Amino acid sequence: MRNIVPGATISRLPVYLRALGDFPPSQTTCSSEQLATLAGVNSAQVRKDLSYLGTHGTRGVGYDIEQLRTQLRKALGLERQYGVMIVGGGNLGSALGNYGGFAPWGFDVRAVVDADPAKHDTVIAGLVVEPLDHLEQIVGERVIEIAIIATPATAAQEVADRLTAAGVQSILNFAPTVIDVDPSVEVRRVDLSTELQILTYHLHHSAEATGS
Amino acid sequence: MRNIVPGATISRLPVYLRALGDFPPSQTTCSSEQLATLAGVNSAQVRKDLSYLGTHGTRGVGYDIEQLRTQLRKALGLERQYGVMIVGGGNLGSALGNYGGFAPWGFDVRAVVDADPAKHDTVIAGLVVEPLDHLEQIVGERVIEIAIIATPATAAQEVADRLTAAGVQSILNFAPTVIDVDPSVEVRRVDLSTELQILTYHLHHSAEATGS
DNA sequence: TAGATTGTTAATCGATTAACAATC
DNA sequence: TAGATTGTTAATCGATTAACAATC
Repeated sequence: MRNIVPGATISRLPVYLRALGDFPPSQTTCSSEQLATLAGVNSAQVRKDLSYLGTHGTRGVGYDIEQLRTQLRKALGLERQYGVMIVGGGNLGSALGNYGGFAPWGFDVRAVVDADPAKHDTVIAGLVVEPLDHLEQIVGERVIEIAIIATPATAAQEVADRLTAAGVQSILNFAPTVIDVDPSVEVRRVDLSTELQILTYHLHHSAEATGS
Repeated sequence: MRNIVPGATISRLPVYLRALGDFPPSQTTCSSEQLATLAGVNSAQVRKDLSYLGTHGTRGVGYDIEQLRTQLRKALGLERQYGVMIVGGGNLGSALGNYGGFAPWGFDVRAVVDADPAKHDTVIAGLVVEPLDHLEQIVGERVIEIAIIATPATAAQEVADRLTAAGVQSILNFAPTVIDVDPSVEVRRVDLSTELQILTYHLHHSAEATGS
């Protein structure tokens, strides 16, 4: 139904939702201009993005903050819990498991698995690290809908294959490689080195421009 | 000089560079089609992106892998080292400090600072965690050009202000908030919850579409 | 009514990609 | 020469934003 929401808009909805938290509790209403400032975008873009969710604002007044929060949560599917598995119990997997920012949005980390037997039975964020071999069983039994790949690049494709075969539809990939999966599976990639390299591009070229 | 390279192209250059590593050492040449497959993009896009760096390919043959690697490294400014500071010695800061993926690209983590005295003198990736108060001094003395903010959201803006005042031009922000800095400073934002929320949008709407 | 702000149009801008001449 | 593949054009597609009528 109305699946015409542009991808760029979808990726801004979480930013708006978070920005709503920046308003003081005393404020019940906000303008697109205010929200745009907090989200770091143009106010016309805020209005256009929100118009995809249906019309909520009041002309001359703005948007009701509490109502807008509810609408955004509904649009993003955040009105229920999601089972999450972290694949890879190294530094990154451990940090993600202990990251406090997931739980408030309903992301429930239900398992951490790792291929290395030396890691098994260690504890990350209150969860015993389990063997990678148990992946399929865990996905089925604990209703894992989202998997986070925090393995070395060499393991990522095989892990992705096993996850999708087990029925996982959403993958957040931190391994520095592009994984190839069925188009029906949604994959998002976060590459830490890539982010730094984009920064160096700009450093390098602004230094060049100023003659340094 | 020729600063007409589109932002979308810049953000794909690191992906191409990494993908080159996937070719077997015996292969000396690659086509735009092969590189596109490894990078997960269209081959016309590869050719167009690479054309911004000047012309390197040979018609009928493809691109010389070693030469292309050198060109990409040069374009991204990866022919030298960069001093990096991590602000925030919690789980995420610790994981980033220990992340082995930075060093091979010339990113040299030279300091980890934290506001919490309880963290001081603990060791992360061989570096003693230092007081946040020393930030300005460290930036100057150790030539910090890139800062990674891994603090709580509440501290991020003040940290960003101090970093930019100290002369840092590039910031990678992991705090779940939008920071406001001088336009001359390059900021990239990685928000882990946002990534998961974009996944749930698609989960939610594909479930709706199939009637579940 | 006067002021404010939305929702939406239409213009602009930028990015993607099919297609193909050039050429190895 | 025949086959392959680039570099680039031009068409298409999609996203951003200025502007303003609608309306609270």
